Amino acid sequence: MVTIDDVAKAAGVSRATTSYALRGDPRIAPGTADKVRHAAARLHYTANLSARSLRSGRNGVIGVAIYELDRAYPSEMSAAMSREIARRGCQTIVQQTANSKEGEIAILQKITSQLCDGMIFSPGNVGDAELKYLSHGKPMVLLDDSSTAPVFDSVDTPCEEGAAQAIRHLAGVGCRDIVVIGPDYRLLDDEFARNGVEGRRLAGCISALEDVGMRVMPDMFVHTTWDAGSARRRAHELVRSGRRFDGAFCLTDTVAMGFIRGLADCGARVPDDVAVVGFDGVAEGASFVPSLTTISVDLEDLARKAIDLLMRRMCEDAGHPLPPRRVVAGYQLVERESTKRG
Amino acid sequence: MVTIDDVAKAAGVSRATTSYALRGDPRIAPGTADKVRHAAARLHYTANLSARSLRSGRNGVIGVAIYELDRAYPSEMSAAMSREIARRGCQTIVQQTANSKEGEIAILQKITSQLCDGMIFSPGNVGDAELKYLSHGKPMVLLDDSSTAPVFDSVDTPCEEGAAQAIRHLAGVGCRDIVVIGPDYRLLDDEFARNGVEGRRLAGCISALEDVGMRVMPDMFVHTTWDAGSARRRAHELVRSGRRFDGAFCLTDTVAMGFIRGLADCGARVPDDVAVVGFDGVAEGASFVPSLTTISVDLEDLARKAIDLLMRRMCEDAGHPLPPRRVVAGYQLVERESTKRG
DNA sequence: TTGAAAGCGCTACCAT
DNA sequence: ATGGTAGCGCTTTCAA
Repeated sequence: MVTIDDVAKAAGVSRATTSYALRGDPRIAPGTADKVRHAAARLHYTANLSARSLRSGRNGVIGVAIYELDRAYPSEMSAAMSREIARRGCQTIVQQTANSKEGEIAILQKITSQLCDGMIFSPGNVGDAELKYLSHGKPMVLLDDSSTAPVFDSVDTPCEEGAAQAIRHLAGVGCRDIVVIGPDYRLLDDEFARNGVEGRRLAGCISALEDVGMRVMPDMFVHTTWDAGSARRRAHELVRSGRRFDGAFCLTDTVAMGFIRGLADCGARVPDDVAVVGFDGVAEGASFVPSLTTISVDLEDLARKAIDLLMRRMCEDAGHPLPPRRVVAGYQLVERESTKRG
Repeated sequence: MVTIDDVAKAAGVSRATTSYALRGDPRIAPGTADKVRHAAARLHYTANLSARSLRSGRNGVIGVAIYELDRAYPSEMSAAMSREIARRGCQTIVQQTANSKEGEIAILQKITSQLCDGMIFSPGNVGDAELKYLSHGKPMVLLDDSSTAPVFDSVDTPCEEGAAQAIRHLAGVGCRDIVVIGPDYRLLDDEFARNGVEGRRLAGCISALEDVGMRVMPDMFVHTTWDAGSARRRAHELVRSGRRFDGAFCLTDTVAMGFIRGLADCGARVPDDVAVVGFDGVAEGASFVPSLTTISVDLEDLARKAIDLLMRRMCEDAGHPLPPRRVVAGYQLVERESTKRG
């Protein structure tokens, strides 16, 4: 293991000078700095991150803790974060929180907050107060925070607007009987859940349905977990039940593809019999048959905004903490075959 | 920040005793250990990983460095690794190597090897010799290593066997004109490339084609990058060229779905006109229309074998290194609609 | 069975 | 402009 002392010796300067030179401190003379850099390169020196971290409390690593790594949307999001962080000259480590026997709490406390200068976290069931001490005082930006009185910065997906636009689009292509696949209608009764992703998308639907003059009925909302298999079964049940519908807004793309697949199983054609819109804009929607119309979240924008918030927080004066800020990611309705009629 | 000294003071013992007690060292008396654990819990103490790592060189974290996080196969694989590692009581950090301006080398050297006790790495263009020093001497298991004279342990996807079975399956459902979408036929000339994933799958195809009595012709192999968009365009070109074919084996599921999508664009029906088999077994293949027949790699098995190799290496006696071992992951042909005829 | 103390590699303060 | 050095929090050797 080659240490900073080896480099210092090779360059004929002190350890302190080596440290400064390697980090580009301006007070080191250009000639000296060059000598040091050469020695470091020759010896293949890399600073020991643990030591640096222990000493200075910073190591240039940003953590992204995400629920599931094997679903399209979160993994595309992690990749976007990773790119954006690299653009700022930092490194990313990604953690999957779902599978740990100790859960997301342990991961945050034991790993993410320790190995990183800051983190992006998608909160599941941990409250703000708990997050505060799990974060070890390090900056954290949440994704789709449901808190009514936010403590952390957060970047949200454009739930209300996106859902509303999806409904208007369906109405626009002539749908008269719209169903919404995903949300539990009863969740509107719960103040906390109403603030979450599902609640906000549901709210967007309801307001848009009213806008386009459709009567909002509980049986328009078909509850399902957000995976393709469940959505597919819901489609089977819905068709078998005899309920008529000519448009479906699905709360995620994965749900939409499962639902379309289920309709195909029953011989219902998309878009001719039923027009379908998803939400997320995952890559696979483009090669699906039929290709999927979707509310496509601008992940580059989401990542940029999240990292902006995080960097701002990392630079803040500890004595004068900034109030928590909340921003919404951009999005775009991408029209494809699943709603293309006539 | 609560340190081990705070816990020691609270428990009324020394720092050393606290350290031993917290890690369950048997030489500490049960009563003392209990006292210490209580104090630690009361203070919400968590050991500082950087300090632990700096001092002992171990921290219970395993790194997974993967090329792209936003494609189905690598992200499902990372998730499987993450689960398997959790099962052994360790933590996982995942890194995407593709987007760093410094590249996979820098990531390995600067992050993965530093923050982890061991790593799983999917090598791109880095040679064994270079990997050796980038690994900081820490154990590393490669995924689909192409080396002719391996230096590291490696777990491989069942390329030859899987590809061969795919071809036999196509022949079995009556295909007489098979095309293979993905590989560059000329790559057989290159000894290194021949050892890679593409080369081995290609080799499997060729041997199976001969087995089933088909003449192997270069124009059966359609070169494409492994993404849905390119595969889709290849389908367009192939249909337009007038070449006849009634079966296609695609080197990955993503390629297969793009190719099927391209066939659909041209009005060719799957499986009636063309039967299609993919490779990987990604989740989305099940809800694709038509659902995708595929050589499904057993990711749980792959992860288990990889972590077994890594753990073995982490326990080895440094004086007597074990020779590199190479194992192959299990797989299964999953028959679905894309090859279901009659 | 427990405690004292050295030191992992680095950064940052202070001195020169 | 450069160097000496304390010390981040922990583990581990050695002594008691």
